[in-house]
Amino acid sequence: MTLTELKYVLAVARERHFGRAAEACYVAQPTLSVAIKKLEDELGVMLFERGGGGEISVTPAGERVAEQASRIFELVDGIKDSAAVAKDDLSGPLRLGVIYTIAPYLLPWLIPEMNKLAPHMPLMLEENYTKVLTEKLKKGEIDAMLIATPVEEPGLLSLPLYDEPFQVALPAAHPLRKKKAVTSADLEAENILLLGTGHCFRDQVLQACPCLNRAASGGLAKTLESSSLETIRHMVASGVGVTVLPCTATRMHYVDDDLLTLRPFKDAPPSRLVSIAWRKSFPRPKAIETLRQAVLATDLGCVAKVTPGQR
Amino acid sequence: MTLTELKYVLAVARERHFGRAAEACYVAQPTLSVAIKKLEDELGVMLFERGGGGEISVTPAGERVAEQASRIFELVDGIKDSAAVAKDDLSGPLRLGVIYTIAPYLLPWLIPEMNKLAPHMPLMLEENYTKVLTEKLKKGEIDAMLIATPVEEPGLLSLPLYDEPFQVALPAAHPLRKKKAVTSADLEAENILLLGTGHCFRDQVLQACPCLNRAASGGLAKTLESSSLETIRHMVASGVGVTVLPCTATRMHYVDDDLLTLRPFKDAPPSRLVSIAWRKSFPRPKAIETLRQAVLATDLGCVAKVTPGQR
DNA sequence: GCTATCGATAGCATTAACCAATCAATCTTC
DNA sequence: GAAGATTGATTGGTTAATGCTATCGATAGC
Repeated sequence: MTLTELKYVLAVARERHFGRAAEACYVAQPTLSVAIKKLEDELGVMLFERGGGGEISVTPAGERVAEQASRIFELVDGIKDSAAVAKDDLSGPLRLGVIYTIAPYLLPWLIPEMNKLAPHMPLMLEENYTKVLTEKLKKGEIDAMLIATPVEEPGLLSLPLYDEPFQVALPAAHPLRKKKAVTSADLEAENILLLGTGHCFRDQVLQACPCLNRAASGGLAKTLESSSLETIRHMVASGVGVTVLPCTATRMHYVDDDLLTLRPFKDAPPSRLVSIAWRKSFPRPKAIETLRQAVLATDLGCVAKVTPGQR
Repeated sequence: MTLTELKYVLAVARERHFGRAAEACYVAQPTLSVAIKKLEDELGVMLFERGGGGEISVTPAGERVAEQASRIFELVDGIKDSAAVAKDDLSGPLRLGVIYTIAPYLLPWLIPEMNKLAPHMPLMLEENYTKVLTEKLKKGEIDAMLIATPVEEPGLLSLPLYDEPFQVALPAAHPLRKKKAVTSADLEAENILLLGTGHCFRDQVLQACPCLNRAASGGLAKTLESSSLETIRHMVASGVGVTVLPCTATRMHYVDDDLLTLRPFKDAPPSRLVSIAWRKSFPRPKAIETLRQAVLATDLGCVAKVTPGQR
């Protein structure tokens, strides 16, 4: 049984005339006769009664076949329609993973931008660790992710988006406030608040300031397992210690302004490179590109955006 | 788009593996790859995401296509099933036309016989004149008919079933009752009751007894337009006149036995040949044959059945 | 770095689908 | 009733499609 044969059956049932049906199908009459006969042989039933006279009539079996055939073609059209919709890379949800230390500072700007650039592509967001997101991306459980470490996984591609310098956050009355810029060494004696293990930002801070690493092993730096940068920031504001924040985490907060002082690093400030990553085989390249454009269109203030030319 | 392609899509969606899907479809793997690619090109959408690793995943578009495809195959199976049922000539209703002067005397026996021989083929009956039934048969509004005149229409076939002699019906106290058999001439002086024009039996009686024909034109024979043999029989029983009946109309009536006397014709009695007719193109030969067998299996008493050998 | 696995590609053989021409049966018309 | 017109079935040959074998490129795991 073939869709073509069913199409011919519908035409003959409609026209009640092999010649006209053939014309309607843009084929020659023998083609139609043979096709109908083939289907009749396969089903073992006569579908049409060829009377000698002008008109042919449809047998009850033919009626039923024609009825089901028309329902089949409704579904076929449904397939074509839904394919036409899905054709657009920017339609249908995009599952986006974002690491904990980016999400709260980027998404409030990114989401309106995406609504503007791709209004028919809702974002299904997930916040998690780099490692977890990478696994989910490889398994196809998410479609793209925003992370801050180089991606070197087989089957994955990535593009850098922006380079984000780190800053030091001090309580309002801290001695270091007197300096316009601090160095890694300045922090050695301080009580440093760090994210728990698993957060890549923790590792990046420790790598940028080796002295902290020593402090951490010596028990001076206070690690807050599974906590968030926001929690740490509030603790700094309350005077518990100092910390290092990515610059996007230092904007948009007004309540702390009186209690929190920010200072840049002196000379070659440490930074992290935020990238977007996706499966090489992901079939919606425009969705990725649009997401990238949306991030770059976002006003992130202190960051150094990677423009397309720098790719 | 092809049913084969959709079958392949379903297999890949189910197995999530081109090789296994090809095996399940009894084709080689390249066949499947090419077919899927062809459908993807036609729809303009990727249906599957071929990751480098072992498993492939189904895109949202692929999910929808697979879902609709499985519904399509349900309908295809439905076509095959209903065709398998319709394959049996003896299933589904048979539209049977019977002339007025046969129906009441044959159907009470024929219907139980048909219920026995073809329990899944209900009879949709219509009583009408030979002419009307012939037209309806040619137009396909009925499938077969039982008539008493030779069928010589293009596109129609017929077979004789039985030869039915005529008998004379007399009121209980009629003088002709004394004779064991009557002749056509005996009826010349009688008040003859005849069916109205249009009934073939009227014409057959007039042809068998030319003297009646003369009487009819002379006003002696009483024509009862559009009436029935039953009405005429009751009038004979009440003494209005005499009539000629086909022998099947003279059985099974007990109420009239005291009031009605039947006499056969003497020498070469007139008769009518009852036949079954159908369209040459009617696609259920077994239905016709079964109907013929059912008529022949009926106990019609006085008739001379035409056995298959006499065809 | 080597091997195994998976899907894509190329080349070739087979099948089918299709058309033009013709045929057989029937209906219509003169 | 014979000639012409109409209709679906049949035939022969061409083209497109489908399928298979062999091979390739990419990837993952040892």
